[in-house]
Amino acid sequence: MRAEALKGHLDTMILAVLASGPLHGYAVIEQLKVRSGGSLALPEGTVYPALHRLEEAGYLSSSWSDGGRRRRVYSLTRRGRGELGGRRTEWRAFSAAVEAVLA
Amino acid sequence: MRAEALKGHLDTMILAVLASGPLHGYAVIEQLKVRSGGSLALPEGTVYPALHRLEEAGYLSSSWSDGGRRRRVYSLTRRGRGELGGRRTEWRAFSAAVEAVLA
DNA sequence: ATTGACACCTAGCAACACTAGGTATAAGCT
DNA sequence: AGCTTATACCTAGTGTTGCTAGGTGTCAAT
Repeated sequence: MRAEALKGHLDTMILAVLASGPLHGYAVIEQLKVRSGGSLALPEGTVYPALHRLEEAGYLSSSWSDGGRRRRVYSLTRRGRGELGGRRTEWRAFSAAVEAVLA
Repeated sequence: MRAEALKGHLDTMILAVLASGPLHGYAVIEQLKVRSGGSLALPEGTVYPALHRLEEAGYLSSSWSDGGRRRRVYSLTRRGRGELGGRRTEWRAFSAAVEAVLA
């Protein structure tokens, strides 16, 4: 998978993964891999900054899990859920446009 | 359409448009708009540098059209045609992966 | 004559994924 | 006990890329 392909879509996918319930960062990385059938094996240096970005934007909230391993657990905010809806629609439009041009 | 959505896919679409035959730069912009049903209205400052990039990479060749308006006409090279094939496949994989994650 | 469409260009900016490092805990193996 | 691997987090810096905002010039139509 070409590096630049992701651009602008990673955030959407992270929001989608977190729509199923809160997860800590490392688990988000795993879920992206699992859900994509292995084709989205993203390095931590890609995902962690994205999570920070999304929290900064108000789409996610996070808290440290108590006990055991140091884990930052992320949840979708109401704003984040709304954003996901818009982004999904945008993805369909974009995808259709590319498909039309490639056809 | 979000600005970053395109990233990494514009080059593929330009190659696809030129697979139907040589076009000058401005016409490439128009074709992208037409083929996408109007949703890909890209500014010149986006497309011209991309054309230069693709030529630099050996995927396109260009020449100035003689007579009338100053136009640089771009053609897909053999290398470019091969590249397009690979990129199309990559797009399908990427698209499927995103769809799977969003589902 | 002047507006608008055509047709090309580039410097600089901002966003973003990745590289390449770092720290630290827990589990499994020998 | 020591060692390795997987888990779990982080960030500074880099390279690519699309866009903004300007510029130049031609041609057709009002």
